[in-house]
Amino acid sequence: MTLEVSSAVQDYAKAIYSLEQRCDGGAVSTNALAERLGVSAASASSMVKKLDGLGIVEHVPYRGVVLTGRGMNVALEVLRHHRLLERFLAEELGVPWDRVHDEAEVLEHVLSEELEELIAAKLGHPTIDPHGDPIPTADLKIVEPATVAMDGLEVGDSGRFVRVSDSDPEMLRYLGARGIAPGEPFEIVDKQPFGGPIFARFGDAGEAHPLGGRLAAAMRVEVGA
Amino acid sequence: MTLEVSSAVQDYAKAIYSLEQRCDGGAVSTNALAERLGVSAASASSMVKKLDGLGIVEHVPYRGVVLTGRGMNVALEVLRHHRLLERFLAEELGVPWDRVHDEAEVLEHVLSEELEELIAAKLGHPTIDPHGDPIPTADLKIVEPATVAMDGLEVGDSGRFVRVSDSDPEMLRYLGARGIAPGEPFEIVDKQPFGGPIFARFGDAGEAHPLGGRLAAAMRVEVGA
DNA sequence: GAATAAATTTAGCCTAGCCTAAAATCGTTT
DNA sequence: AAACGATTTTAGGCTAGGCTAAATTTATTC
Repeated sequence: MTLEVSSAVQDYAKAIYSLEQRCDGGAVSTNALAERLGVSAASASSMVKKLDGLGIVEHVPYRGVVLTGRGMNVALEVLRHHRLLERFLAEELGVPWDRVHDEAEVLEHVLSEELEELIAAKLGHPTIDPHGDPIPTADLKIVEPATVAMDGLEVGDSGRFVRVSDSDPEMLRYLGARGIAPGEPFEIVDKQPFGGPIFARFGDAGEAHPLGGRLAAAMRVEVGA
Repeated sequence: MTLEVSSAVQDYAKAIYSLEQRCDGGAVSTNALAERLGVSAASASSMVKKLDGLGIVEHVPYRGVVLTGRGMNVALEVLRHHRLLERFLAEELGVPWDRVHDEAEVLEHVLSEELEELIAAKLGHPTIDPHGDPIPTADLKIVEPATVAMDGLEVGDSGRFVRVSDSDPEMLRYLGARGIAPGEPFEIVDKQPFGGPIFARFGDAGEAHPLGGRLAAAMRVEVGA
């Protein structure tokens, strides 16, 4: 039951999925979609009409789109490809952490199901990618952890560092150089007032790292006991 | 100096290169190109005009095309991608010998130079692909061995099995199952008259294999001492 | 050298996705 | 409720790369 759609359709499904995750209000606006994909609003609008015809989304004119079950499967399929590839490129080929996203972005559209399976097996069927995001299972189930931005935490809070926004290579490099990787447990040990840095200790390291405003805002964490 | 061309242009360059190799007469006919690529002659003709404009080929109307230096580089670049990928898929991911070609066919167009280099390094900079065909070097040099079809040999002839035509998965499976791989030295030990099978011993195996007409015709060998 | 067969090119059309500019709709503000 | 700004949609066009059908050129055969 491979879903035969063009790579443009895959990109739209993926973007809609991601925007639905983010703003949990429901429908995704044409404008948000256009901006996300770097196309004009007119292009997004006409594509949305097509996606509706394909049964990928439900579109209420002027109201936005929602993924159908079928559309969700398209999105999760390509998301699985993307995240497996990121993991594979990082782990097996030593692609730098901040480059895996862009490489995976093009490969995800041409990965066959056979290759997907071979890669998953080679990696031992991993459940998270190098950014810490969950990899959908082969039957396209996924649990997105509920995360909050680290800059909203207070001293004494602790949890697990989940991921940093895909789109900032600089931050990925910065954290990578300090050995701070997704999955790490952490604890907030200090917080400066007036937008100053927040200090967090990761793993079992003795030393706490200062995390400035933009960085702390981009780091998503799962808060827990 | 990455050559920025569409994947259609890459496919044309690759096909022209391959046809130039085969029939060493010189120019490649529009018809042969069309048939090779599975498009109409009209499509090939209009694309050829475009390729000429891009400086990929020189086209003399009604006479055929010849790759330019630039076109040769496009072809060798994608050929390097293709053959490195075949090798990588077979060796690192265990893709069956008869499937590597089709997988590589789509991946070759989206492989970045960085990834190409990482893959080459991981494989130890191999010089032949799983079919026995030479892999162009990073600076796009290649030496295609002079081969003949095995069915033209006589008892007592010997040499090295180089490759079998890319396009026949059935033969690849058949040979693979018998442990006959590119690079193997061989010797002709018997030959039946009237188009009957030819018998060849491979490597240091004691037993000779019978190779029927179509198979022996598809197997390309380098004859030597 | 003329007729015909085969190869090649041209002409005209199609689809997917993108674009800009103009129209329509929505939501808000008076 | 009317008007304004923001969003969305429609209208019309563009490019890449296919297609078929018709014209043209080349090659061959009488």
